[in-house]
Amino acid sequence: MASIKDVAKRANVSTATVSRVLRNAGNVTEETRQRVLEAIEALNYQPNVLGRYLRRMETETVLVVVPDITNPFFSKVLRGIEAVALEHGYQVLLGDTQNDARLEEQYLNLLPQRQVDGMIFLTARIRKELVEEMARQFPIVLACEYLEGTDIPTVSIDNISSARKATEHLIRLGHRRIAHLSGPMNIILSRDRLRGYYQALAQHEIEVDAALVQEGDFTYESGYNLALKLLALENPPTAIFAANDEMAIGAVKAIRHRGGRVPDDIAVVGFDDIQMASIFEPSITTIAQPMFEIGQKAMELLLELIEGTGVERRQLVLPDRLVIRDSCGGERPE
Amino acid sequence: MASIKDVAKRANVSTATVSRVLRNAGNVTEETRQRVLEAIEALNYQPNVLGRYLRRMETETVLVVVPDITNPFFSKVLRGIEAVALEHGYQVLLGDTQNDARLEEQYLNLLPQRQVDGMIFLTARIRKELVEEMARQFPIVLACEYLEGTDIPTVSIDNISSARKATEHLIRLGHRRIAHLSGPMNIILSRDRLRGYYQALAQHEIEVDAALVQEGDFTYESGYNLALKLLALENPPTAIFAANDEMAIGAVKAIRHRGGRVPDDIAVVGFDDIQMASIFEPSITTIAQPMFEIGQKAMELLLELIEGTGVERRQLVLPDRLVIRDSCGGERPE
DNA sequence: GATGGTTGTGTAATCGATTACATAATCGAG
DNA sequence: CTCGATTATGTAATCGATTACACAACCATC
Repeated sequence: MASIKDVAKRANVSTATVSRVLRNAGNVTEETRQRVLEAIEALNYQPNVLGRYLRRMETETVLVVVPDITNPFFSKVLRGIEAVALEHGYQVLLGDTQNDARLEEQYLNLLPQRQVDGMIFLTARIRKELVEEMARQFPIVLACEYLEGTDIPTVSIDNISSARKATEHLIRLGHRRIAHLSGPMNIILSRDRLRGYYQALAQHEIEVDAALVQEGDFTYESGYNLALKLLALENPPTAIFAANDEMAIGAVKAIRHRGGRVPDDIAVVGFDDIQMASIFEPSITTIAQPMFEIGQKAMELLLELIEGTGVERRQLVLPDRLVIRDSCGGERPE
Repeated sequence: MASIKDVAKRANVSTATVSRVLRNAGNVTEETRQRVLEAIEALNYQPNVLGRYLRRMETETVLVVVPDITNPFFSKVLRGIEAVALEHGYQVLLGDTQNDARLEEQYLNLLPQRQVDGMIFLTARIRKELVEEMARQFPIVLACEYLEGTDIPTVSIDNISSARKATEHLIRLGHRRIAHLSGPMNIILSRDRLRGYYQALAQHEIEVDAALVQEGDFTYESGYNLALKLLALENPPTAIFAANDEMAIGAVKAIRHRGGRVPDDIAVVGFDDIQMASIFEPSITTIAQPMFEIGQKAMELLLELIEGTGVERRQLVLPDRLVIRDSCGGERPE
């Protein structure tokens, strides 16, 4: 493999000059520039980036830590990140934690090792202090999930208010026995969505029935199984608000398998607005998050941190939207 | 940030000794080892991997090039790759081409730049010569998609035979007017699946009707739109074989929107067996690929190439399976 | 034609770890 | 007790690019 020295020798210049040509840093005569370019061409030279990285101590690479790469929600956020990264010449590395907090911690270590210039976490399940300490020294942005009471830059929606909105919609349609399929309680998003659900019930003076709140793990299967549990209750719910679309679809399937109809017998509302929510029949009423935009904004914040512009650490809350489709039905008759 | 020199100074040893402790290379007294470890601890030292990379000229990182990260099929293959990579201490970097061949070409360049030790392509749409030349010098493995007439190591299923199997199933059920929604014709997988479809028709002496073959692009939307076109034919098909599940689901939706029933009026078969194929109603009859295993095998082949073991270049063909569900219906009456 | 500024190029240090080679210390066998 | 082998450690070169600094050549100005 040809190195910069070989190019320099062939073009009869110093390595410094070759480097200047490569980086388009000025002060090179057109004539020598041509000579160098010819040599590069002739040797089929490709700069070894490791040398550059070491010298400049930056890799122009960022890592995105995702709890579950198979979840289409995150793919969309990722697209937003990629778009901005590409535009600024950054590469995006992907870290899949498969919902394992220990892996999350391991990825964190790539920062002091200088493997990446910055990191975006789409999951935040490790000890707050750990992340905070790292964030003091290195560029870190949180998106979607967040940590309470930190000033780490964060991009998300207001999960409490959107969960309240979703629940209120069901109440408005005349439902009183509304169940909630939550996400895992160790995740703040799950707690927020649960809180929004409670707030809506309280505002309309509907008593909480603990049996109607079931903790899932955001998978289709958990939605299916928990819905079966709800259906087996003495006094089953007339509506289910699930903390994400996959669980909502699981719930619909469970209801059907028990001979029920959605929305006629039981109304269902989801969260996230993944593509399948609009394709599935009945189409799923849900909360739409601006996935692509969350990714974009997160990457923009990260770039500010890396490049040291924009001093203040910011926490962005993006608008969400209740998308009313078929699965929640219309106003209840009686 | 502390460097190896700082550690050496504090522990009163040379950098060589520190390095030996770090890499667990023998020949260090337990006593000095302890002293070094204490110094590392005290300084909160993390080795800067860029130095190591440059010196050793390897990054223990592989890149996986994916045509579309939002496609759940690839996420599963990726999981298989990750599993094997992790086990062998390799990191996995992800490159999303968004179906753009130019991006694919750009990623290829990371190899001579020494950014990664090897690459797995889940897409192969650039000029064959380009890939072949690179594959002669660097570790490259193809998976899912492949290139005709090369000896680059490849992992895939036999797309021709599986497409034939799917089509034959429809014929066996009594269908004669069978349409095919293909993928883009510049992709070999699409051509293979189309060929399998033709083979099945030929074997049963069914005449090909060009109007029944429509070229899509693997998206839900294209499946939907092309199915509408098929339905508008004077003599519409009684069955549709789609080259992937997302198009199959799109076709089902289109049929329904036109008032038709699946499978009663029109039978539908997909390809890939993504999760939604079993969840969607009607559940989709499809070809199941061993996605996780494809990933595993591809990464294993890549490791062999990187580590120079296993000289012969191998092309693996993994078994697939026809999964019969509801969307194809039973035997036709008349 | 001396002076100062600009421009183009080269020399060599540098980034941080690894490692070939040298050397010192220790041990065991005879 | 000596010699050779083994073990522990240090010295310094090395990976490939970038860049601070030096310097030469050239130009414009008065």
